[in-house]
Amino acid sequence: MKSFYEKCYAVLRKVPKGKVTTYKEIARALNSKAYRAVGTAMNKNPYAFPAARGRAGGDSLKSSDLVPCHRVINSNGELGGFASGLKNKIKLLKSEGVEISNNKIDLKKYFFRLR
DNA sequence: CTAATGACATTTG
DNA sequence: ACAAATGCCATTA
Repeated sequence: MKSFYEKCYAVLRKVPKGKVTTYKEIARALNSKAYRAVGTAMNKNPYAFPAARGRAGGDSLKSSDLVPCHRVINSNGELGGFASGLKNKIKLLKSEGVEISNNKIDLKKYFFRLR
């Protein structure tokens, strides 16, 4: 049986490059209100991007299995946190074309609606 | 089983 | 607008 965390990852994988979603939205997609637990899931994310972990390739995970945890932000448009450093999160997002102004993201432009 | 922990969200001062 | 307090849920010790 799939754990709650794995469900989070499954949903998050739908978010395309250049878009972002929120912890709350993921919880809602799972018909739940456990956005707090979603944050924990991202923190423990075993499928993190190699680039996000500050290391080049070398792992055996397929890109289709990777979870874009850097595309998850707070519901108010702020960045939230990141296991391997918030700065890395910013860098990844910008490299995907997401504009970040004043440590915030315009949800009207970049929010990807689930479900 | 009970208590503690977070990459959150909302309400209140 | 900002900071603190409260509520929240799955996971882990």
